[in-house]
Amino acid sequence: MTRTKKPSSKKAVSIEDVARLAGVSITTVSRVINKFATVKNKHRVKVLDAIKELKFQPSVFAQRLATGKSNVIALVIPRYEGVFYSFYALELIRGIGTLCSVLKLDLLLHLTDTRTRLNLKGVGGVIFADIIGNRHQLEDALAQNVPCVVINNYVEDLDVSCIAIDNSGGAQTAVNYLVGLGHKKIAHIAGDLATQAAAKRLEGYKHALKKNNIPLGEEYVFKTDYSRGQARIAAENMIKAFEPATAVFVASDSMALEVMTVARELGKEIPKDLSIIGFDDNPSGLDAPVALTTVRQPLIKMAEESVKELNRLMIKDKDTKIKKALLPTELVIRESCRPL
Amino acid sequence: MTRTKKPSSKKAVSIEDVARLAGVSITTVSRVINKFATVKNKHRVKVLDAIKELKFQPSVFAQRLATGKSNVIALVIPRYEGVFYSFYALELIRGIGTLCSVLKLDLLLHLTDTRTRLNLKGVGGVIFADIIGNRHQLEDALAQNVPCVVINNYVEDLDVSCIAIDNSGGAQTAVNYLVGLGHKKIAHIAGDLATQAAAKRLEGYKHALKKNNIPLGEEYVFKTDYSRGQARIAAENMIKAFEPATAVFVASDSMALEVMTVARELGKEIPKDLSIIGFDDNPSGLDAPVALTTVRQPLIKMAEESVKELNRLMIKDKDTKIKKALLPTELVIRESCRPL
DNA sequence: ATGAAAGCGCTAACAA
DNA sequence: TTGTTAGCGCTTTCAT
Repeated sequence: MTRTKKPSSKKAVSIEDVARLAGVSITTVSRVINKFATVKNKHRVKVLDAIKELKFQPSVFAQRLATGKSNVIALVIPRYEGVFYSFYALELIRGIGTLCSVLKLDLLLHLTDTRTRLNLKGVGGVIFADIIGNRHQLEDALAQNVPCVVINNYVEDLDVSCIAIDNSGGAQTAVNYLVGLGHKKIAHIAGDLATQAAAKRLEGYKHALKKNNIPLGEEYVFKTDYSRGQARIAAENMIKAFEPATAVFVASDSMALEVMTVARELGKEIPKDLSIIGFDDNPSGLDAPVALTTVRQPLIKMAEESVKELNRLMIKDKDTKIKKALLPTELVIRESCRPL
Repeated sequence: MTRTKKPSSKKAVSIEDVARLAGVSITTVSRVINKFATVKNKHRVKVLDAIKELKFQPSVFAQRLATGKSNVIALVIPRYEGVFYSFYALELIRGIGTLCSVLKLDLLLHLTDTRTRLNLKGVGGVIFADIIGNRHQLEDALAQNVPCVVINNYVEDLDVSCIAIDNSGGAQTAVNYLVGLGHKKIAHIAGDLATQAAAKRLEGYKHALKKNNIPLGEEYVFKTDYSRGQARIAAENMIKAFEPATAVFVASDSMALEVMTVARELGKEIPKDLSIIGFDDNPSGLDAPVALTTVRQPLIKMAEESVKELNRLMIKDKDTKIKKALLPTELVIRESCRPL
């Protein structure tokens, strides 16, 4: 005997019930479900009717068992502390989640501390939202031959698809813009250099200065962990410095906003006494007393691209080439910078 | 013939391989996997060794197909616009995600516009992160007999478990505190009244005023959509009013911070000229020039409770009673309020 | 304490 | 164009 109907549980309409009601074989029903073109219209209609009448929904488990394919993708987010992260992370989740529902992919969320091993059974592909201290998880997944895409981190030395932002380029754009405005003393408030994004922004900043023949010492660079608290300290130090900067490129909008607040507290007028440019295009930059000029990063686009790429990798049988993309940023000029 | 090994795909070790290597039947292997006590130790060891050697991981799909049970839970988040939401949503996701990995539950993310029908096939339970215009989705899930838990919304009229915050109580605490400080003219900047949280906070505000015999007209209530932009407008109107309030209870920390900024721009000193109390205990309240006094809501606790409750509902076979919880808030006194 | 065998609900090769 | 049938990998009777 098999576990017949436990009276209490919902009795799960199966493909067989549909077949019986429609008067065809289960294969035909399967074909209709999977939109095979070869089914006669008369039958298709019958089947569709039966499905509707029985409210039949195919069992994903049976489907996956039979096909050996899984349309589940895991989104791995390293458990990284810091509020700043919330805007970023949620935008990504939103973008990925939306596209997943379009592509009929199931989105499994893995908030992971960086040490535990990922459990990938039943997962058809993985998106890594950045790599911060969890590189081994990526390597592990790759070793298990699971299709992977890395977001927000251009991984050079691994054979894996990645969709990242051109952080260095964006930083250069920002600095060039400031230089074009006539600024010479341009400070940088950096983010957490453990993240590639922050490191690249710093790199871009330095590169642009060099290109423009502006020699500036390390005393113009302030390191933070991306928090507003550290931004505040950095801003105070920066403003009270011996030869204070006339402009500052801040690694995130949320910190830039804090810098603006501090500057105003210290009696500086923005942008008259200090030009500020951020990075992210966080909407709250618009709410500031002086609208924040910033470098927009295409978060949603990055999210969507990653899903598309992963989907591609999952469908084509491994043999496909991987793709490494660097998405361009865009300068958003508002009111927090002025010509010198 | 069957789809034998496609040479390119990973050849998935199956329970059969383990059985063969261990020299026992599949059944015995299954027993070991499921920790049946009846397996002779000698065999158990053999099986365990074989599992390790082959790196065998049971197919979740086969398991679920065979048992009819699913340990997948869906987290449904209505696609609600507003940046304010990011802190809240991400905290919840974080809390839920963490507990899910502890309880070995798979977390499926459903970012949903409020109109589409939820696809619940293969889902063992659902957590609704608030109900904002998507009540029918909840009713639908309930009708399908899927265990549900609602977060952040005390649903009175539906037979469903919910874990919410005592928003009204928290608001009363805030107002009582202000009253205790000697304030009489206490304004309220409300959030989006389409959310239960905002509505309850307004309700609590009014209730506390009445209890304290402080009659205050509607001109002391400012309605917003939770955005900083609208908070700014509200704050300006409030400060420029005929008989301006000496204290204000703001429905969210992020808005309270904006109010603080505006007040300072308008030359007000905090808390000397205006006492401000927020709601949420958003960490950025600590970064403000004047640390924000606020009402802490136990987001993580709410998240964790919801998972536990859902897990309970999923294990016990339906017959269990549902649970409706209202989690208490906590007043966090910092520096943005002063005695009058 | 162990194993044989019958499903779970579906897909896909093959034959018709 | 359709149906028959053999699995997918596991759990669970039932018999031993």
